[in-house]
Amino acid sequence: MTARLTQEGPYRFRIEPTGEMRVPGVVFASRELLIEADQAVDQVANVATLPGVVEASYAMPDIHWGYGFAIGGVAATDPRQGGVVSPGGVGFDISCGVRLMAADIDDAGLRPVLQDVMNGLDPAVPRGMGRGAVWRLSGRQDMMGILTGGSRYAVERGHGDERDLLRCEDAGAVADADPGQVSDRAIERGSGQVGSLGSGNHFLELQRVAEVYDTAVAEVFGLRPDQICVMIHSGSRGLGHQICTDHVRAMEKSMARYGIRVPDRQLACAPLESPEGRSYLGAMAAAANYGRANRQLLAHAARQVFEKVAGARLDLVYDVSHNLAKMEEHPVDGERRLLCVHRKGATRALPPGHADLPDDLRDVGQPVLIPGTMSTSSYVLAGVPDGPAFYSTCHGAGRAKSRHQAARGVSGRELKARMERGGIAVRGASWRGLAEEAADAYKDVSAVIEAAEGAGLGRKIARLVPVGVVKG
DNA sequence: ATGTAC
Repeated sequence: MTARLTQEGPYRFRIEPTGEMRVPGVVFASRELLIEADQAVDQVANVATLPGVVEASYAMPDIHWGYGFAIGGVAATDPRQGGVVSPGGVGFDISCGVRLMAADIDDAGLRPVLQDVMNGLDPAVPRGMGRGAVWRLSGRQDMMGILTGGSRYAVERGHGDERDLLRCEDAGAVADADPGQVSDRAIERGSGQVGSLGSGNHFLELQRVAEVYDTAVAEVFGLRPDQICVMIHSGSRGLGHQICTDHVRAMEKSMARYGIRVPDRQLACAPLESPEGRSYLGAMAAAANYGRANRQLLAHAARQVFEKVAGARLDLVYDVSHNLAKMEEHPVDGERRLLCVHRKGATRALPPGHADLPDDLRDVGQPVLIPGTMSTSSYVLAGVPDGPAFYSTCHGAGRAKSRHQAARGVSGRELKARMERGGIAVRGASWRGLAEEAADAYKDVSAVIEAAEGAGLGRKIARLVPVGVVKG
């Protein structure tokens, strides 16, 4: 399927429904950001063919090609119209997301002890392919607690403070998790990885607040100029990956039985109201809780290093997933409907006044955490009223070069030396992994943010720059 | 993203 885009706003393009498409496609981006997104735009059109899809198949400004759905894709389905859930619309790294903590020291206070803090974090933050973990599970009971209780269970077991949970999406745990739908193999893969970064673009960074665009909202979030922050990007490791694999396979087998045909095999799906659909949703929610517990443990490990080495406290700003499907109420055709909103490489961005926000954030909107690259800015946005795309925005810079291309351009050793000359401390897991994550392998995150803000998907609150990178 | 294939 070749999709044709027509511009209908400064940062809004439309794909007219043709063929099997049930709704239009809508891509929020600038012309420049779309130049190399052809395959991903085809995927936006493919998603528009899914049974029960409502309103439009959306894409965020950092859109790029992914498994079935584009990364940066958002699509909602209605169970009352035979709507489906598709694991490809969540991604292999279920509940991958970002956590931001703010320190009670500023850049000048950190500099004298920066290397000591980095040397403390280096052994305290397990990372790299297949490696784990902060928490050695004592048995099946701990795993069940994590799968149903997420960050809440981690805090109950002493890995954090009760007040952390107020600043977690879903107060730290997704409801409706069904550990019974998680395979033994997934549990086995996940049991030695609770509290580990993983590899690829996952990281723990020390960052400095370089610019504040809205002082009042930043203050509510807990951010001020020159302050040191810790940002964590990680997900559900081998457990989420195995759950995705298991349920894609089951759905591939059941699709014919439900009379579902999709233009791409990777769009395997099942009706929300079917045993296969419900089974995936229960397992996915369990993986989401694992991902949140994982970030809670990493945060707590960083907190202990900061306290011991720098005498500094870390307060949670927010924790939000950018790979998840959630049942949410949204107005469609003037009627409030319960929809399954798939966000894959897209961040939920609740507007001011939303009932699901904690009391202290309700007047200002949800903090939206957008990591850039190891050498460029990250952003904190806030959700805005009337956000299109079911209150969603972008999730990062978006890859521009393949991993192979990136590693050909620079060696890991060269890149680390270059970053350290620029004042950024680096603790990697592998030289190859470092080279693959070079900033020039990504699009310009500032252009992505400009498009997101221009399209009305969120608004800028603060810009952060890297000071130290602990890389998976 | 991922014990980079079962």
